[in-house]
Formats: sequence, C-alpha cells, structure tokens
Amino acid sequence: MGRSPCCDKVGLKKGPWTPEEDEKLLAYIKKHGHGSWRVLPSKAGLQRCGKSCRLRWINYLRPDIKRGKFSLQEEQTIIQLHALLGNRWSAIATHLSKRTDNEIKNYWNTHLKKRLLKMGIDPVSHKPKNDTLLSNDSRLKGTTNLSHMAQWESARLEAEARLVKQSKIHSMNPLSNKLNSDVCLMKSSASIFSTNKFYELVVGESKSLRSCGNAEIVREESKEVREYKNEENVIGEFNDVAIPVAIDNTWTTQPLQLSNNGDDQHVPNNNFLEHFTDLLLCTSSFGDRCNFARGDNSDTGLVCNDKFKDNNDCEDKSKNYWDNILNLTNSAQSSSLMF
DNA sequence: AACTTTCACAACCGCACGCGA
DNA sequence: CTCGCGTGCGGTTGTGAAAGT
Repeated sequence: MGRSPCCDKVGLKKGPWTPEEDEKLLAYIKKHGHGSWRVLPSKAGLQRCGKSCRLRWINYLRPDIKRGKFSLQEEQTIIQLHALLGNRWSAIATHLSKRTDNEIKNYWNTHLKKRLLKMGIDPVSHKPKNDTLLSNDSRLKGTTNLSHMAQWESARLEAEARLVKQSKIHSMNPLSNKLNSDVCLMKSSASIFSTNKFYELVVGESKSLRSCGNAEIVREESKEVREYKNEENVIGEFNDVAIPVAIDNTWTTQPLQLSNNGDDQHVPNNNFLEHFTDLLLCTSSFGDRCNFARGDNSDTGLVCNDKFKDNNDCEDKSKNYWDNILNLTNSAQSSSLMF
C-alpha cells in the first residue's frame, strides 16, 4: 500500500531553524496550541514540514525544557534506566523531567556510552566485556531476570508517560482540578504496578495487577502497596520503585551483605541498585569532597572542587569510583538472581 | 594562521503504532 | 477487517564549534 509522505516536501525548508521561524512557531502555538502538526506550518506561515515543527517544539521551544549540563543524578538515572530498558529513550525521558528523549539519546551516545566503553563495560549489556567469571547458566538466568525487570519497568514507564500526557491535557482545562488529583494518584500508583509485579515474580502470586483506568482501583492499589511497605518487605528503592527481597519465599528485611563464599544462590550478594545509587550520589566521604561534571578533561567526568585539589588523590578517587561501578555492574548479575 | 580532525547536538528520516472511518 | 492518517520513536546524518597539528 505504501505510506504517503507526512507532507509535500517540495519547496519546504530543511536544516537549522532561524530565530524568525522559532518566533512564528512559538507565537502560533501560544495562541492556538499545536493542533494538527500537518496543518500547522501553513497556518503559522512556515515553510516547514509538520514533523519538523513538532520536533522543534518538543526538543527546543517547549517552555518546560531544561537545557544545559546533565547533573550527576541525571547521569545516574540514565545509566540505571538504560541498563533496564535499553535504548528506549522516551521511556527514560519520562524519569528525567524537563529533559527530552533526543537530548538524553545524544548525551548517551556522546558521553555516557564512551565513558562506559573506556571502562571496559559493554554499553549495551552493561556488563564488563571480558566477563568470564559467570557460568553460562547463571548468565542465562541473569539475562532472563533482567528481561523480566525490563518488561514490567517498561510497562510502568509507558503507563506513566500516558498519565503525564493526560495530566498535561487536563492541566490546560480549568475544570480539571479534580481530574488532576486523580491523575496524580494514578501516576504515583504506576510504580505500584511494578511492586506488585515484583511480588508476583518473587512469590509467584499475582496481587491484583489490573489495568490502569480507574482512579479508585488505583487508590486501592496504593493502599495495598503501602501495606507491603509497612510490613517492611522493602529493602531498597529504585527511584520510586520498591525493591522487595525474598529468600526462599520468605520476605526479609535483613540488610544485604556481600557474599563471600558465593555458594548461596538465593541470597543476593549485593543490592546493586541501592549501592549504585549511593555511589553515584556520592554519599560516601568521597562524595563530600569531589563533584562531578561533564565536559571536563578527564575520562571519567570527575573534577575536583576547591576543597579537594590534590590531583593524584582525586585521580585515585576517580579510579575507585569507576572501579566500584564496574564491581557493582558485575554484582548486578548475582543480585538479579533474586527475581 | 591555515588546515584538518574531532566533538556535540540539532534535525532528519523511515518505520511502527493507535485510532477512527 | 482494512485502510489511511497523525503521531511518536529510535537510528542516523549534517553542521557548526572546538581542539589539534
């Protein structure tokens, strides 16, 4: 059948946008909203394809966009989510408010990916490239489990994205205050699905995994999960995702210890996400003295502040920082066995 | 100073999906 | 059920700026 082009490309301008074009697009959308992107260019007096207008608006002109350097926390979130979701930039972007999928994608490709490669970590699998320690069997299990995690996390992110979209639509409606509060509840409950899914995966029981379409159901689910949390079944948080841990179908709040003997397959020898987060957030003493930024001249993105100017020391810390990430990446395989 | 290479990021392209007719 | 449209997504390319020679 063949798809018709999104617009008649003859005579349409391509390439970088001029300030005048930006102004026209902004003025039109401010006044009328974007409506149909296909008809917008002619109405706004632009010699551009609707798709191009949409992209320009979404990635550049939208008022709620944060531009400039990525913070350490944002980097951390991107790496974590990429490990779970792969190149699903829009899903990742839902967790980084005010960042666009395009910006995240670019940042990954130009900075984070290269950094991981330099560390010898495969940016696709997030595993060390020369990882020969794991048996094929355990690696297979780990992959399967990560795949499970990715599946439900993807579903959750998609639900969140939809809800955010809905809330934006509602927020433009003056009569939508009540709706907004419902949407907020629904949004927060999106993470609840994942907790339930965790429960399901670990314990083997499905806890009311219903589709999200009713705020009342969602409230109930919120309640249920709060109860799980109150029962101290939660040992860590990944963003807003609770990570419960089961040992032989028994819930535990026991702090996770690094396993020395490696013979206990059921006890995760590390809480990868929790430690990874701590590490990246510099909650250690190291983090008190150094800060991180992109665009500096180190491979790692680590720079020293005024309080901590000893270059050698800082280099060592930098090395330790990435060594730790490498270790945690390794241990993620073992940790994933808990699912 | 001139030229080349590398880098960063904006923008484009094609495909897939959801939805309504 | 099929078809066409509108939109979103992810991979790729183009271009200007910065760095290197």
